[in-house]
Amino acid sequence: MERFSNISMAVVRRLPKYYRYLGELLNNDIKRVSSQELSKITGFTASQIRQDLNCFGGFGQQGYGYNAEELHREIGKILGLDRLYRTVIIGAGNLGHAIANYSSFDKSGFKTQAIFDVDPKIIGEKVSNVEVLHLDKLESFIMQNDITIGIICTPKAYAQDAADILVRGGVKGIWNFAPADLKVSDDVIVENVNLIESLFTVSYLIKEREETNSKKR
Amino acid sequence: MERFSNISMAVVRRLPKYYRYLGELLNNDIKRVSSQELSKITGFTASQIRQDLNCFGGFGQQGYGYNAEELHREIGKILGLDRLYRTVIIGAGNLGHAIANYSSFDKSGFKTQAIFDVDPKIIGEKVSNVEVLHLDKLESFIMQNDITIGIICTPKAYAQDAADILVRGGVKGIWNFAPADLKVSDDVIVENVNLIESLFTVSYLIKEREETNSKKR
DNA sequence: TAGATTGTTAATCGATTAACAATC
DNA sequence: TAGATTGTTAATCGATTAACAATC
Repeated sequence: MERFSNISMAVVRRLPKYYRYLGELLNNDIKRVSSQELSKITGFTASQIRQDLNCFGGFGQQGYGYNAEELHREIGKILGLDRLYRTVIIGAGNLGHAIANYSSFDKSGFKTQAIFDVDPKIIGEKVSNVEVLHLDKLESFIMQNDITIGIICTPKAYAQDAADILVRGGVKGIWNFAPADLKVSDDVIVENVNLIESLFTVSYLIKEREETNSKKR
Repeated sequence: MERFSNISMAVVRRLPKYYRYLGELLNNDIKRVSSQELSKITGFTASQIRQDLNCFGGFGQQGYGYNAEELHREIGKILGLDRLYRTVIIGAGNLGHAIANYSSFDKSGFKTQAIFDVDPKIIGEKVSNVEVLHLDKLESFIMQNDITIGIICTPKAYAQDAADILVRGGVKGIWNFAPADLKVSDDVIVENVNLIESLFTVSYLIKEREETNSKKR
């Protein structure tokens, strides 16, 4: 397409939010929305919303606003949600199970093809219709099944090994839940979800809130 | 303490990373570290690291650097990790299970006291030594057991109800895994973990990478 | 046409980086 | 003391907000 990749991550991270809010508008049969209305819903300023959208094209119409359905569809395309992604999950623990069972990923086009583990007790089992295979088979499975995304749900100590296999197999992106910094080749995307860091900010903010409160009195 | 709360979220979100990297240094018996060395490990600039740390106090020593153990301990205190947090999980689905079983939360002082659900089939069961109780009991449980943090692992449609009960019960923070914007009173912290938004940025970045590659050739 | 709202440029704000004096 | 590295101020960079002409 005609667009560039000098889009800042700040903008990129707002796109899924726009997509979600527009989906909600559509669920409520709202067909038309102005940046001001979107501002009220999302909490971003109208100015920022217009700036963000204009990174990708002029989706609006002066005097009218945006067609909610069209904008939703276009942002979906921008996010790459107009295709199908075959995924594998590494680690059949609780988190691996949770992700395999999470139907909204499936609905959005992210299809889990297999789960990999090393524990002989669970290999061969099925988790929400997806088979658990031995990690030994991961690399060839990726190549034979056109897997785009690997989801790492292993303990920290095994995360880099898992990433190495995923990269050798040729995935394009890794969604990493292990609290480790993966080293991968430049052409592979890594998105980290670090739950413990997220939880620590909760405790930080609770503490901070308490301190400012006790100061006021 | 003497510190203020005009710390930007950008800084706050780096603190858990510093904490983690310092923990790793200590595991490797490294007692002393300069901002330059930390820069190499973390990928942040040395200048930024010094700026960040100085928001909270002068933990270093000119000509020497930082004492890794002391800095680790101090950042732990800043994050509020020197106390114990009693938590409850709402939603005994896969994600609720995964979080109840995640031992690193426990190790860091976040202790799950009970899991709540409405499904009669699982009420009374135990998930990693924690009992599943009926949602009806949530509010009184929070008050009687000094619960600080509620963890919402319900489907989206029930998330706001769960949040309302948590707030009435008096929690100080909510860790929310449902893709919904919770409305809570100002004195309650909400930290959202939106998995679908995170996954969408993966597909965005994969697509963007492909486009820039195909342009180069 | 008059009113509304976008697309876009310019102004502001905040966060990051550079530089260096202070000092261990 | 000489060398190293912090703490901190100043400069730069990037992101957000404001403003308004373009136009539906």
